[in-house]
Amino acid sequence: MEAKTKKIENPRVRIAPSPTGFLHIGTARTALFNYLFAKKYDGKFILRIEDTDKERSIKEFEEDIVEGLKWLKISWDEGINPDDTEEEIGDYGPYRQSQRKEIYKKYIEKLLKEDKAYYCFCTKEELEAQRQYQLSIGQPPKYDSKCRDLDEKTVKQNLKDKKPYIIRFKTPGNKVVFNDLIKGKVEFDASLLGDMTIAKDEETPLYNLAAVIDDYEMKISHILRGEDHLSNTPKQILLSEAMGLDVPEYGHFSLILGPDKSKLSKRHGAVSVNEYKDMGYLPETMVNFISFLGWNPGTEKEIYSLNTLAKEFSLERCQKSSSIFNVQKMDWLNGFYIRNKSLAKLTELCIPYLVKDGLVQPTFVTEEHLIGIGPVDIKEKFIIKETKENIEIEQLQSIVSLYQERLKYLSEISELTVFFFKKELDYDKKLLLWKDMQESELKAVFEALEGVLEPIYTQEWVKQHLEKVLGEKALERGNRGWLLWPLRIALTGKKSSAPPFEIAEILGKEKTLLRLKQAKEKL
RNA sequence: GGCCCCAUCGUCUAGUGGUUAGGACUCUAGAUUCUCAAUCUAGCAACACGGGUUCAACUCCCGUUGGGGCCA
Repeated sequence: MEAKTKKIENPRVRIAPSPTGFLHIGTARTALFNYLFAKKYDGKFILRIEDTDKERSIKEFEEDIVEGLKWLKISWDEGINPDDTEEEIGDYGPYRQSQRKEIYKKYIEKLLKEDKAYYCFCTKEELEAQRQYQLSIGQPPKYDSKCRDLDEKTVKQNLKDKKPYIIRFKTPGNKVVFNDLIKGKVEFDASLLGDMTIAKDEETPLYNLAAVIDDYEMKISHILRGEDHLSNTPKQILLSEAMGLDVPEYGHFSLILGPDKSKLSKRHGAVSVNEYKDMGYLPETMVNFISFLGWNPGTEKEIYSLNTLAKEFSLERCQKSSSIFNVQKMDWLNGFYIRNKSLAKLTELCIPYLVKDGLVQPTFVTEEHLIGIGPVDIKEKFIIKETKENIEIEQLQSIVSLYQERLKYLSEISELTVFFFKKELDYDKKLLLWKDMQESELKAVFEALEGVLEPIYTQEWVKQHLEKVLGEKALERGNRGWLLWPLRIALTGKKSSAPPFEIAEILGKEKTLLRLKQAKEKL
């Protein structure tokens, strides 16, 4: 059966995360796709918080979700307010389920009055015994509808006696067929469902009912969510129909799996967006990478910004099969975006990491810097923590520039550039040896280096000149490494780094010669 | 266990009956080079299996297998 190509106009879509965990990669992708869909068809994207589970819903998680979405620049048109969490945006609120009891009440009472739902007084033990029995005779566990036809008197008496109850839906036993926007025609046999539980009491609906009511009340036209909700769909359609509500369109994205092919979860490592943020992935990377998990434009173009994505996104090009979250490609993408940043911007992004790792310090230490990675005011002055020297933003920029093409994530900046911020370097003197060079040869090498560098005027202390004179000297022996390798080790203490000329330029004549002296003292 | 979804290189994927099965990441080799990157070039690598349908199946149908999800 072909998917009907209905014209999509001003759709209203939503994501409805539960604040029971950090913003998950999968949730972020669902949010992204919904956002893109709304943008593309000139619709609205709504953020609703499903916090009916009081025990597990935590304010911090809600804040994490908001923070993550804001970082990714996935903005919403209606929902909870991203800045002031008390106030909400839009006319269909409240946007937290915990505040919508009055709304639910109307629907639940109506369902009961119309005899489409009923009170069930079966105890947990009875239900469990029933389940075990059904399983034992090889049948799928399903409620036997025992309380479905209790007479009114008994119900009233039970309620009066405060007998614990739950509200069940008189599930119609028909086939439910719907046309999934991504999967195509999907069929379920509702007679297998049994009378499902829909509410704890008259004002607290369970997940499926609450979602149906909210989606209707918020005029959601397209429900685009993860495949893990596919089997909730027939239940929700049945509930919509029973309440006489319009049934929205449904579309289910395939899931994102971990490398072991199970649903992506904590045991696969970082799964929260903000963890990746802290590691130093750029939001551009995340958006671009996540969008290609389960979608692609059908061309060979792979670099996409949020805006270009919004132009080209379509449900038809969404993948039916699930995809594995593999960081390798994301690392490459991140490197790509880092290389394409302006130096000023990149430096601004790197500074918080240098601060956090204790290499530099803003002269006015703000609380946020002390906690971790906070925003950095670029006009701020910095000092090198160990030496207390001032360091200008321009100097930080030249340091960052050396590593711009070597950086995979921002958090690597400190490790790569520590040697700029230290009085003395700690390394094994054997590292100074170039290939099969003997330790006894090193003294002469350092004398040669000093011989070349000492006479250079400070005005001439620029990388071009340094490269010229050092290069000439180095050519005295076949391979330039005999001179340049020990120089780099002396300056950085590392076996891999940016070219020594560039490092020497930033370090300045005085410090460069000091490092050579310190290296010599090691011998 | 029941129901549902899915199946192209290791990974992300292009492909809609006739292609040398294309691209990207990873990996390997080479160029560059004092190192590491970056960059460029080349290479390795896939249609799960079995039946149909058809002149022709990666592509359509059925089954098997495998993976995943949901329910409890």
